Amino acid sequence: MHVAPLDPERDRAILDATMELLSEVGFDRMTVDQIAKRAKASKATIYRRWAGKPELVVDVICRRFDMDLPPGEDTGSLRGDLAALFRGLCESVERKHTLVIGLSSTLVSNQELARTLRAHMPAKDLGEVGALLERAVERGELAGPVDPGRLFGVAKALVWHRMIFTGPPIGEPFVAESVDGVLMPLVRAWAG
Amino acid sequence: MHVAPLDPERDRAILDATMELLSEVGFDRMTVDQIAKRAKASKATIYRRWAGKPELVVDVICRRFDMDLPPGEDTGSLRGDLAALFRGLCESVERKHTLVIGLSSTLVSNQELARTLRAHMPAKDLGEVGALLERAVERGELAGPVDPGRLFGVAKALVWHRMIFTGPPIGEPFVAESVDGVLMPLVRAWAG
Amino acid sequence: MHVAPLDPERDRAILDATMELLSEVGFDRMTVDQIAKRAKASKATIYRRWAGKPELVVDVICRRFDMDLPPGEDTGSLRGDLAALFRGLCESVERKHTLVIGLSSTLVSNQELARTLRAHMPAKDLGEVGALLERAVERGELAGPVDPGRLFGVAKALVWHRMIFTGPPIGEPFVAESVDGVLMPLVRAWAG
Amino acid sequence: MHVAPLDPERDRAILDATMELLSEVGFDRMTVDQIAKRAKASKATIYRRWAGKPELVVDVICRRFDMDLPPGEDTGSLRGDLAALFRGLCESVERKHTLVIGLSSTLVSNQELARTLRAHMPAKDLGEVGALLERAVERGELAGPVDPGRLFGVAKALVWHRMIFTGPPIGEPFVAESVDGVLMPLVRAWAG
DNA sequence: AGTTAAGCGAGACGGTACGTCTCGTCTTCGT
DNA sequence: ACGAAGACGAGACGTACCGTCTCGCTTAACT
Repeated sequence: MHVAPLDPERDRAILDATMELLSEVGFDRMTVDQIAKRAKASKATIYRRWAGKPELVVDVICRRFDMDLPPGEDTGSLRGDLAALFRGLCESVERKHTLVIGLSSTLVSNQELARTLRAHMPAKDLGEVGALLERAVERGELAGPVDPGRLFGVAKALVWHRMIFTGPPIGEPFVAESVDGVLMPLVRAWAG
Repeated sequence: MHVAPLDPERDRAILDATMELLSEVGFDRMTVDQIAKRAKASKATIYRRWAGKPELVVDVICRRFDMDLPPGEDTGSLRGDLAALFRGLCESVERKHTLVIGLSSTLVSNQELARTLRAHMPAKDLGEVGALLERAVERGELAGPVDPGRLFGVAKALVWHRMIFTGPPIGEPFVAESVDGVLMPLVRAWAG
Repeated sequence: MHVAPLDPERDRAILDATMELLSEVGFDRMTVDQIAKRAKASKATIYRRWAGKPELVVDVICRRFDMDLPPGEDTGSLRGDLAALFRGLCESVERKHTLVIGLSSTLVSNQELARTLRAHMPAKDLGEVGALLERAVERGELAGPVDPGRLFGVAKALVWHRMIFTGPPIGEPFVAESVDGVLMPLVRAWAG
Repeated sequence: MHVAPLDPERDRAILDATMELLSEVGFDRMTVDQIAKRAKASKATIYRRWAGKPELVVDVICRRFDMDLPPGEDTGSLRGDLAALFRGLCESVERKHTLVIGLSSTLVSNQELARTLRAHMPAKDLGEVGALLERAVERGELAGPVDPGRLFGVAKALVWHRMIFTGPPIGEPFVAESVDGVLMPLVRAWAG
């Protein structure tokens, strides 16, 4: 007996619509009807694939939520490399923050979702940051080695704080202020 | 003729219950019946005061959301003062973070709420931080003046980032790491 | 020590307002707040006097609604007198059946109230009916004396049954059918 | 396009639950939420079918409450047959008078509903009464034929009047008084 | 004249039920 | 398998009314 396979094209349309809506209105205010409508699908098609709304959202996170930053080019100076890194981080967070925020209140009372999300969060290759710092040492811009994790942690904190309490868009002034006012003084201090 | 005023005691009970529930389950999952039950009030009493759930929550934010830190004592050293400040900030954020998170997804699609919340966020008397820094200059721990707003901004960013992505409780190790690893190097760098 | 008596003026205002509203909107749609407002009284003043809405309305019926039938004229024949009596009864019941029906569900579970109402229901001076029957005996239309209470009881039953299960208005055909079909045969049989 | 029809299985569950609750707690104390809960239905499902509680109850009465009197046995005498009939009527009315009374105030302002209910009220097979009367004629107890509808109408009036203004229980004295004092004289008079 | 217990209008209050609505999920049709 | 449509359970929403309570004010004996 022939069994028609579930059309992968429909999967994508539904996942896309779900991610958009998650960002726009959050988990609770997002309805399955909205998803169906935006994906030009019927609710039956959704329920044929996923057991329910939470399962769909978990799948969205697993498949679509990659915080990869673009590889940082060598700009020739620590200041430039740091600014490029920070700018990339801003863009990445800007793209995902509404999704994270949309999910956040649900996470408090939904451990399953919280675990899944956390498992897909780090994603950033710290080697990138390490390389950036080593280049600076070689150039003589830094007196000694610096822990890349610590630096990236502060950078993330600055970006998320800005995003949550001021909201997008993030402009160049914020990048300059953060790099010149915080990150540069900090790495210099850490380097010795 | 006497006109019975709305009992302020009821206001408080309702606002308290609302704030608790906001923290526990978030805006969307919080129901008016839950609020009424917890406040030992009837729904009529709530609707006599506020036009609906959103209006009530806006009021909660306006009246109850004060991030006042306890006054920072002089501990005799910059490091001690900074640690005390940071610890107070952690406690304050720890108290409010579930509320903010509970509201956050709503804020995305509710500008009214977002604006109100933001207007009531700073609340921190920066004079406190300023005094702390001046004491350090007088003691000779810092070479020059430092912008208290900038320092407080970084501190807030660290605390909120930690709270959102790791969650409570915040322990002494995080305080030590933040003060010694970030704040102290930074103020020293800024002070010249 | 002085004890202030309940002001009878307030009684009247409340009873008046109640009667007006009863005829304007009926028992169910009339609220105690409306009564209070119209009587320029407070609900406390009402509840100080009556245990509830049904009790108040029963009192209204008792005091304001005496089921006085118009005095039955001598029409010259038993049939005519009976028809006049029955017609008067119909009108009387038609005027207040809505009230009694509105109360009925309360009466079922409140025997006290039911008894009170019942005590004021007949209101009809049975002497009237007795006189009617005596005239018939004198005229030679009846062979002997008849219990007026029994006759009136059957008449009431016919009218109320009709009112409840068919509703107003009551027309002349019903009067004729009742008098000729039931009451006349019955009194003749009773008279021996 | 397909249109899902209302599931008749749900109809039954709701009607059953309603009838149970009606007999357990009565019309007034029965809430729509209780019905929904017991029928494992949602209120929406109920309100999709009926406009409100009264309409639902009328439907219950119409579908589930046929006023069938127990078949009247031949007791050997007109007086005995009449008494048996009247007793059966009393029991039947006693069983459902609370229901009708609970509805009565709604019926006053809802002619549509009143008509529906009325159409399902008699339900009594008048053939029964007719047979009873014919037996009496055959026995020689009655001089001629009698209209069974007219007799039954008077009987109903007596019972309902008693029920509404005196309430249950109805005892044997009332039966005796009604049969001997009203019904017997009446049929004899009608029979000529 | 002053005291004082009560009545009074106003209206807030807790409670309960209502009828409406939205939403997640399931089911059926016709393509 | 898919879209369209909509029934269903669950349960929140905002409204209405009930009967109770508290508030300040007034009234009319009794001091």
